[in-house]
Amino acid sequence: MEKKPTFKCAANPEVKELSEMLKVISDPSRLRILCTLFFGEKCVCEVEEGLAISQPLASHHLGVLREAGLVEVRKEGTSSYYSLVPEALQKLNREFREILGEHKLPDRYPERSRC
Amino acid sequence: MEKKPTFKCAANPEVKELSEMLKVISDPSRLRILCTLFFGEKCVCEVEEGLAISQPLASHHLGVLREAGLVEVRKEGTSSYYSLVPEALQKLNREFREILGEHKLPDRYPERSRC
DNA sequence: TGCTTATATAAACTGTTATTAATATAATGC
DNA sequence: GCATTATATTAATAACAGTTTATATAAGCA
Repeated sequence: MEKKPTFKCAANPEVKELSEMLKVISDPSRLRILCTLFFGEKCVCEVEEGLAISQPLASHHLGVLREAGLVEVRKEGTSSYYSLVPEALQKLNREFREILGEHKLPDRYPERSRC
Repeated sequence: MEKKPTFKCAANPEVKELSEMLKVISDPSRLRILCTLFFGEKCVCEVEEGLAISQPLASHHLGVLREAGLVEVRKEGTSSYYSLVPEALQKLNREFREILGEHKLPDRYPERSRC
């Protein structure tokens, strides 16, 4: 007999989904990569230099961001140019607000009620 | 001779700060705890039951959230009641928007420019 | 073909962290 | 004081993730 969560919000699949996305962007290198990509696409060697990390490490983190759907890649010659996926960022912002948005706080907090 | 990041945004201390906070909330159990606390304060045993996790685990995650300043605790008898810290959540939302807000995307993306 | 450059992949190492089990603390009531 | 309840802490385990080193792929060029 296995226990089940009794809080509805705790069983919300969107929460699990958001936590996975947050895990991806919570690595400092990856968050810094995202920051730089707001200014436009960058190739791996630019990320490497811009963040002062090794080439395999830059490639690895870009790969994680790509798997998560946050960035996409365009190949040109021997170079790979990475850029943000605007829709993914919009979705991330939306889900963050929906789950952790400050507007969810009641005027009088804390209070006790069912969840 | 050590290399230094050449991207200003990559050296931004706020980015490092945000990544640390995201790491705290990216754990699924902790994100679920935060969700339930939006409805009001909860004692450890309520969190434990509500999420179907063990008592020491609930206590541990609440402790991590507390160290991060996201929740605070009120002791009453043998019980500990945890609640959100509204200011911390507001700050988190603000920094998230400042660094990852969709408004930062230029109308025409991707484009190439200095960062 | 061979050489260089850019990127990706694989393996190994390391450090971190979630989780569990066991134990300790601290308050309450008999 | 003793037993019970709620919570916190500690130690041990196990899984995971970031990093480095080494190697592979693949395009461009002489």
